Amino acid sequence: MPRVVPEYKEEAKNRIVLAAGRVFSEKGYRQATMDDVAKKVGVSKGALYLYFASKEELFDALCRSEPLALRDILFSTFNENRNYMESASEFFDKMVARYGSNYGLSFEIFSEASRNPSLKRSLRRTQEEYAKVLISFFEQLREKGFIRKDSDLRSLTYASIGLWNGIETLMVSGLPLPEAKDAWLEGFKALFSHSASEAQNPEPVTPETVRR
Amino acid sequence: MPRVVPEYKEEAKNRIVLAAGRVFSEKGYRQATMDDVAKKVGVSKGALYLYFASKEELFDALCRSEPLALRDILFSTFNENRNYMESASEFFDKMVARYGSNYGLSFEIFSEASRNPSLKRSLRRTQEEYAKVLISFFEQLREKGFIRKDSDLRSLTYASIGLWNGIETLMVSGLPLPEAKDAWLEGFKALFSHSASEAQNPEPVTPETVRR
Amino acid sequence: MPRVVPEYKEEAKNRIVLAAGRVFSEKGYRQATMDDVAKKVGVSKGALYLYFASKEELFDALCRSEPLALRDILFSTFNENRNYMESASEFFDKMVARYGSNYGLSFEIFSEASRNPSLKRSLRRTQEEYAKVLISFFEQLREKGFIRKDSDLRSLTYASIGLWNGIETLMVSGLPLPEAKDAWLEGFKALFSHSASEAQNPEPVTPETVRR
Amino acid sequence: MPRVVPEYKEEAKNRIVLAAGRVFSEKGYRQATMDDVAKKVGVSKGALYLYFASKEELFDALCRSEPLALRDILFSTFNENRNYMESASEFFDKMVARYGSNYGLSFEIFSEASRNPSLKRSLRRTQEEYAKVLISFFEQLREKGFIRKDSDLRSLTYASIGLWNGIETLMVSGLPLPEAKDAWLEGFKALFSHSASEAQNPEPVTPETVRR
DNA sequence: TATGAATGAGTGTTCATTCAT
DNA sequence: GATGAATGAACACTCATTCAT
Repeated sequence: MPRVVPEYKEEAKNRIVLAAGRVFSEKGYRQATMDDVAKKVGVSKGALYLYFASKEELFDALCRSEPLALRDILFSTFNENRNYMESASEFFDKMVARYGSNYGLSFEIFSEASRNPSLKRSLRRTQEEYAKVLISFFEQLREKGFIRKDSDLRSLTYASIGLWNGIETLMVSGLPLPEAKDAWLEGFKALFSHSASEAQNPEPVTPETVRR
Repeated sequence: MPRVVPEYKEEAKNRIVLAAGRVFSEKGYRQATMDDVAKKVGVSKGALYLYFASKEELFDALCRSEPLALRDILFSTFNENRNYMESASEFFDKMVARYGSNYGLSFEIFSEASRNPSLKRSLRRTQEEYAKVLISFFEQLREKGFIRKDSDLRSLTYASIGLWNGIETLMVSGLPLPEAKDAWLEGFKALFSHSASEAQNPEPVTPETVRR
Repeated sequence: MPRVVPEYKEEAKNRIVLAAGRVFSEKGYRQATMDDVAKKVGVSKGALYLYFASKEELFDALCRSEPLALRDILFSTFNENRNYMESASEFFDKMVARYGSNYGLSFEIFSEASRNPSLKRSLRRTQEEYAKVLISFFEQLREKGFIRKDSDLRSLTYASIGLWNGIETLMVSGLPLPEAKDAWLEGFKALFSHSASEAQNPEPVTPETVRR
Repeated sequence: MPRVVPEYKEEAKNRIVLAAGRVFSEKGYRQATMDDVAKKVGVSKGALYLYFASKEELFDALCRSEPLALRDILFSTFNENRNYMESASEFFDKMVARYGSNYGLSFEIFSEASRNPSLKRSLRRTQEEYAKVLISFFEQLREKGFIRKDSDLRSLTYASIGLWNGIETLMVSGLPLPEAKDAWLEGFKALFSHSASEAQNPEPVTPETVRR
């Protein structure tokens, strides 16, 4: 019978982390109070401490769980056998749908990471995972001849992850969505087509084609 | 009658902003205390309030002054008549020299901006300035035939600013410097050479050539 | 589910207001610290903020509760069928017993009221209540012929309230108690007997008869 | 030549005390800052300390100077050979003209006095002076037969001082001016006519005759 | 498990006072 | 005399954390 308990506990933790994600995103990690989180979850402040020893531990859990959603989106857009510019466009749309204009949390996290080695490591691991997904996607492209054989896929992958993060910084600074999308698509296209001069893009894809 | 002239006040503000930049970068804006800043400046806490009405106002001043350094670097690397990959490489090196691994402040700022419309506007203005510098640089390149006439220079410019910011996110997540530089160079090259298939790069520039 | 029931909260507030009354009276509202109050209650400073959002709110609550005691005394001395000079004398004694020489709080309140319209209104309401009690008392006297039919009872009532407050100002300025009592009795007697020349005071009451 | 200096100093002190009176009255002694006072005087904060060793000393000086104005009014209204109800009425009008609705300062002073024995003594002395003025005025009345020979003039005098102070408390609590004046006149009349049943008031004076 | 009252260290801010100029 | 920059001791208020129930 102690079997159900841990499951319950896990489920409770999840609900808390979810709520924390929303609260921290709205108010910022340091400004948000445990009370805010408790209220969002619908429990008492004390209850939070049954599941997380401290605010920081809750934040850590959040940092570890947050990327999961992103990974799902990555998987579902960059793993299919389709035009990569469509993938990029869809990725943008999905991310915007998922996070709205709430990019604050990412920067909250980066900001903390700059002073928290353990968080930094965790972030690094996560990015490595993202990189893996993308690299295998790009390898398929390369095999199909859309990317030059001698491309430095790893660097390009980091560059594209960086590009995405950077597009977020532009949006959080108020760059209008359409311009942000253009920059993302134009940048992404450049990253993967520049060495593809000999390869035939099955169809000429331009940011214009996929712009929403 | 002020004996010490108004310039003194400006100078004092500058010293405070400078110290605040270091303190906020080390500890984070919210965790850093006014006492920390005061100690770094070498004055009493009360003195800070002679120059800034609140911690937030000090932070705002910092946010407005911080980009100046970056603009200097931008100007001095992207305005000369030289190979743009060298510019990119030099830019990377200068930024690393300037900020070390202290990117926390950027994210602190982005994070606050996501909840502070006024700060957001200020950031936007700044980025527009950066964009101007870069666009005029890229226009020169285009005139020389290194970039295709029909390129969307504005989007490419945003993408490159975004790329840089994104590279910072990778570094703050622990990506080793050399890999970060590769990603930056590879990405930057891609952004501006992809449509230049017909144009002859005077010399084949690869990340390897300029990597430190 | 609150285990301790809401009454507890009310009770706690009362204890705090009571302590605040003593502390503010001793040190003055502005000089007294929340810590002083907390110590007097025997709780931590933070606890105070569970019940009152601010020092000012606590002061307001005090201002609203303070008159209650006075009303009790008014009721119990001025509502019975007895010689009004005895009532006045008893009132004086009860007030002195209740407030000792701690009249500071009244002036604290008046002082704040002069700059706080809401407090002013609240004070006004309270005084109107006092006036009601007194007027109905005096009406009885009038019916019995101790006060002339054409007296302006309302003005006399205000005057007597004013007289009492004024006697407090004399005491706080160091007028010895017996002299203060004489002034109060002499004044009070004058207020209500001056037009009673034809009416027979059942017994000649002089300040001397009732002076303690 | 050092003769002019002390005069100048005295004059400077006066200007400061005057400004302090206005500032303390508006904001309250404890809330007003030395900067507020300095600004009102038109000098620097530091200059204040050339004339007063501390804020408290400035307040003390104010407390000692403040009553002077009142004494002038007392003298000019209660020393002439005229109907005393007219004096009372004129006194009211002059006080209102002089202090407007700014009674805050009185209560500020009483409030401080309750905790400051030295201030208390000073207040006491002042009131004794007032009492002297009034008593001699009333003695004249008595000699003319308007007040009974056996009246306790001293108590009546205290009562009338108290009555006035009390009327101020009513006004600061928002009692409308006309009602306050009625209460004052009605009360004052009562104080001095009640024992005058045999004496002929030269003319029947009622609050109505002199009410504005 | 869950609650929420209580704690107390900590923080931004104010301001009387000082003092070099 | 006069200035105003600087000080530093307070103080109101907050909030992560604890714990009796």
